[in-house]
Amino acid sequence: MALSENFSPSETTSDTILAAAMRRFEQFGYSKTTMAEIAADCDMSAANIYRYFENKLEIGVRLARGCLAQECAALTKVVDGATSAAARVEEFLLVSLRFTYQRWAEQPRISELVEAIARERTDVVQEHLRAKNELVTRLLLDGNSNGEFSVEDPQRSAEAIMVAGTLFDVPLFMHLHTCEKFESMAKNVAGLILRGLVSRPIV
Amino acid sequence: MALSENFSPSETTSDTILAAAMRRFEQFGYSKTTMAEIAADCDMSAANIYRYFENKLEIGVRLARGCLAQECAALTKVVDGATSAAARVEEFLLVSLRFTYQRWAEQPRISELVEAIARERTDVVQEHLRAKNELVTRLLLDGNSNGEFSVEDPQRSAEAIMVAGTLFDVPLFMHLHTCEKFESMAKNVAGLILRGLVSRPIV
DNA sequence: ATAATGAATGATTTCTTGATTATTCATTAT
DNA sequence: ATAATGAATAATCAAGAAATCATTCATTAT
Repeated sequence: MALSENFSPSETTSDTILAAAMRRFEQFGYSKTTMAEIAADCDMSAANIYRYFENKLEIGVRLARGCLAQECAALTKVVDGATSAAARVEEFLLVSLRFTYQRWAEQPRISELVEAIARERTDVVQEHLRAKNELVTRLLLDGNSNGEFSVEDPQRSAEAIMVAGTLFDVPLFMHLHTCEKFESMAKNVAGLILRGLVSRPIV
Repeated sequence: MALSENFSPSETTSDTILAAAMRRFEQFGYSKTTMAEIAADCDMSAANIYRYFENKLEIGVRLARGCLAQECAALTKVVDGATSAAARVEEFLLVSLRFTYQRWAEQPRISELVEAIARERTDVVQEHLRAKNELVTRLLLDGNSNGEFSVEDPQRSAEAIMVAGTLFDVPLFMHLHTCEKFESMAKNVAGLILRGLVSRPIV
């Protein structure tokens, strides 16, 4: 056996399983795909999958985490962007929305997977929200240091921004409006958050 | 027959039915109470209820509307209150939250009813949101005229405020945090909305 | 040792069927 | 006319049986 092989557990095999599961989940949904089918796609027995994953839910969790990580990666780019902090706040809301909307519209089965996981494994969603919260905090700190913002408690404001963006994060709501309408709403919320209601002289 | 009686359909009878239905729905839930039971409570046959209501769902709709109207009444008092417009914006979010939370915590059956109605009769919820939106618009206009606010498009800002308060309006979310935590969040969102992120000199 | 399997088991889902229930209507009171 | 009813019907619900499925484990390959 070559040194490069034979990690434990085999990375290649578990990736094969994940890929097969993803294809099935995408096409038929989480609950309608069986371990036997995933196994058959990988030319192995169902029992063998358990050498690489604790159970079916754990496969779902891994794939859902991957999905949410994609969103976080895109949001990280937004936060670290070169535009004004204000523009990045708006963009943050818009990108969050687009991820939710597109998953809902184009990959309804995956959206269903994420929701199913969210129900049974609250920690997965909570971790995702925590990660997003951290990104917003970073964005606010950056806005503070370049003089655009003067946020007293970035942690607290970040949480408030996340709360204010709830409508854009929940697949369940996506049927209520068109994507365009949601984008318009997100822009308005961003404007509200940035400028505030209280009157003030022009700087 | 006296002139004072005999409207069509009899107002008293339909109110009796609504009251009986409310008692049943509160105790056993919408789906678990039968038309026969409601009728028995009113000393009439099930068939007779259909002289006063189109069907069971319509009874649910009427009761749900009543529930939501209570919230609107409370919010109207807030909007027409004597405090600063800023304080009223915060109070508006807090009162919305408390209605959602308390219904969820103390009248879970009624909360279930409202959710069931919301699923099958989107118009009921939409009308409620429209009514709240109008109240917020009124509040913003008032803030504008007393010099506290300088909102360019109150209609649009009102919608944005409603969107930002989504987390506080949906019973489904109530299990996520304690009421105290939600109140703290609502206050922070209000602060964010009022002051905004963008830095500015002290007026 | 590591990888993989088939057979066994308990849990879950699906299916079937009988019972309840919402709703209608022809008929009876007032 | 208006109010109310009991019987009829079609839709929905629920309990239990049958089948499928996730998971385990003793055993076999490499």
